[in-house]
Amino acid sequence: MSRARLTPSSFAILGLLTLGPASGYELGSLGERTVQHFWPLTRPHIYSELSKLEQHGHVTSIEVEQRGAPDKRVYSITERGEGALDAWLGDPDPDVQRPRHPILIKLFFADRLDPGAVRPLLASYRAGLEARRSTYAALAAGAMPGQQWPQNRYVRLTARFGQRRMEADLAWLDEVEVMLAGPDSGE
Amino acid sequence: MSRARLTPSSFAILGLLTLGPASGYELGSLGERTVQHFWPLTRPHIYSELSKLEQHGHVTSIEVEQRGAPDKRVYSITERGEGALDAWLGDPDPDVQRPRHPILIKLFFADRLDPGAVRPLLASYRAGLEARRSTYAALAAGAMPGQQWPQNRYVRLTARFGQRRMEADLAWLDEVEVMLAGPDSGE
DNA sequence: GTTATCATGTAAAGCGTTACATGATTGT
DNA sequence: ACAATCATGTAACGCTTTACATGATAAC
Repeated sequence: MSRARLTPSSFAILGLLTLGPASGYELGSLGERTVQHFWPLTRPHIYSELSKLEQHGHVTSIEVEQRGAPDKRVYSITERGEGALDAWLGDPDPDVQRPRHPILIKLFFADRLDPGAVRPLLASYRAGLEARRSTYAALAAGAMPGQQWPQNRYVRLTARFGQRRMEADLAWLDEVEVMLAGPDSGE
Repeated sequence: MSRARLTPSSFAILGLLTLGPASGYELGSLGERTVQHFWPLTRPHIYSELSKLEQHGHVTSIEVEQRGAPDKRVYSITERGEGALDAWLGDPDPDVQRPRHPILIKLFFADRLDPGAVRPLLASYRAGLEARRSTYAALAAGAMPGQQWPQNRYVRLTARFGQRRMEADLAWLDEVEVMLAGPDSGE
């Protein structure tokens, strides 16, 4: 069972494990501080991935007793795991992520709505975009308290990605509001 | 069973059904011509959604006999379905889509790679971006052969979204290549 | 005539999320 | 004392995808 191939989530976890052994819970915290903005990992998901990775020999684990906290199972990446990770990292496969934009579904069918109902929709969307833009801008500027990650260059790159995306979306929103204010020029 | 709430996919299908009754297969074709670029739907997914929607009373279906093709089950949206759709369309809920960018995972851990291995990764990514940019640009320009959709205004809006996203990603890629050519200024 | 494509759908499996459980430590 | 949070994880569920099945036209 669990013959499935490794997913990007698997590799994100393997990548985090290259920083050192960790329990599932610790990986959850580490993920929040690192890959959260471009690959969110929930803890239940991490646990199931770790089981799968262990079955495949990409990680090993030991039970560690603790006092004052429940015992924990600490996972380490194996040589096999490192090999799989590096192969994936260097593979320029398409890795096509399906675009999923609920807001565009709403807009696509927006003619069903009262004309006045579109505005609050866009306003709420805009507020979210601006909030995330601020977050990314702060990240890109290096304001990352408690950041232990040695390769700050890559942290900045990923933050700049989010920042540019938010700016593009906001520019698009401006355009949308202009278009919706004008007449429908569709045939 | 199937107590689950409706998902954006459910509403995408309900939206398509407002254009007229259709079978699961026909919805698949219609979806490819309309919502594909911002909410891909696979046919098996459509069938399971239709079952769920029917159990909830959002659609009804009739069996239609055919000659020269297998019989088909044709679904129609109900008043209840239209009500649910309109409520969702007008709801400015967060609808937070988790960001999922495999390329950023790869970049985040790119220090594990040979320095020369990053270039082909980015080149391949760039090629995909440019291809999709062309597609979106053509869509936004109105070059949509056989497009039956009456609200071309919204088609253009969603196409412009994709176009701006691709442009932002390409600009970011330019920046990445400049940064990677320079020295690592991280601490 | 064989091959491909159309039109219709089902079955199986897995990825990922929401909800639940449990004991220790810390805050008020 | 009581509540909140920490640290650890499990269970159940459902969305979504990949693979499979089937007969009828259309193409070469």
